[in-house]
Amino acid sequence: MEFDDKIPIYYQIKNYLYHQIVTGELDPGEKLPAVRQLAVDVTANVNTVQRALTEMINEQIIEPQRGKGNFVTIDVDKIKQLKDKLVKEQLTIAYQELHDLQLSDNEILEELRKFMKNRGVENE
Amino acid sequence: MEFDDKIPIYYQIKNYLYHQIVTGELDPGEKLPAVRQLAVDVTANVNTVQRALTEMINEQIIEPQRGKGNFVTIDVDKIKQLKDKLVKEQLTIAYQELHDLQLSDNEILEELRKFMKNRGVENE
DNA sequence: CCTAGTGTATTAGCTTACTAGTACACTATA
DNA sequence: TATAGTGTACTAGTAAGCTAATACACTAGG
Repeated sequence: MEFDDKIPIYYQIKNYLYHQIVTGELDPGEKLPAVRQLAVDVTANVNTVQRALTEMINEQIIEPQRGKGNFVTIDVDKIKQLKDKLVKEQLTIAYQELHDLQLSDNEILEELRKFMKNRGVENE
Repeated sequence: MEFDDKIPIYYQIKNYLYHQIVTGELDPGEKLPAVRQLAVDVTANVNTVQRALTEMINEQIIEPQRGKGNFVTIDVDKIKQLKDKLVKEQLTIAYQELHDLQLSDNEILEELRKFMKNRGVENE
C-alpha cells in the first residue's frame, strides 16, 4: 500500500479500513484480517496497524474479541453515519479550498463537470 | 494561525502563501513580509517558515534577494499555472475520495449542490 | 562607517510517528 | 492438554519535524 508521507500512516490505514467498511467490502459483523496479516497487507508495522484499530474500536466502528479477532460493527446505522461523515468532510475541505482560490459556486460546479468529462483522458 | 497536526506545518505555510499569491493578496513582484515577521504572523518558528520559503524558491514562485527580502515572481503565467494546479489537485483528491465511497458522478454533483445550498446554515 | 533590517546557515534538544522485537492473555481445536 | 492463531502491551531505537538560539552575509540609509 502506498502512503502519503505528509499524513501519519496509522491515519491512512484507518481511512483505508473506513472505506472497506463503508463500501461493503467488509460487511457488518464480518471479521477483519488478523492484525499481523493486515500489517503484511498494507506493508506497515503491527503496532501502527494496532494504533489505527484502537482508534476505530474507541469509535465503536469495529469490536475486538480477544483471542478471536476484530469484527465490523453490526450497527448498520453507525456505518451509514460514517459514510455521511466522510462525504461531508470531503465536500467541506474541497469546497473551502476551491472557494479560497476565489472560485464561485458556479465555477466550482463547472470545473468539477469539466474534470469528470476529461477524467481518464490523461491516463493514456 | 491554526494548523492541522496531521500535516507538516511547513507544508501548511506553503499552502497559505500559495493562496495569498494566487488570490492576489500578494501581487506579482510584491515583497513578502520578512521571514521573522512571517514567523510571528503564522505563529511558527523562523526555520519552519524558511523551509516553506526555500521550497517555493526552488519552484520559482518567489525570488529571494539577499539583504532585501523575498519577492513574488513577476511571471504571471507561472501564477496562473499554480492556480490551475491547486484547483486540479483539489478536484482530483475530492473526486477520488467520493468516488471511492461509491458515489456516482451525478451523486457527487448532487451532494455538492446540496452542500452549497445548506452551507452556513449550521454555523448558527 | 555604523546600524538596523534583511536572508541564510548551523547546532542542539524535544516530540511524534514508525519500526522491531518480545511477551502475555485468550480462544479454538486437534 | 498442547498448540496455533488471535488481540494486546511494553520497551528500545530511529527518523522527521519543530523549536530555540546563535551567528553570518548582504543591503539600505543616516
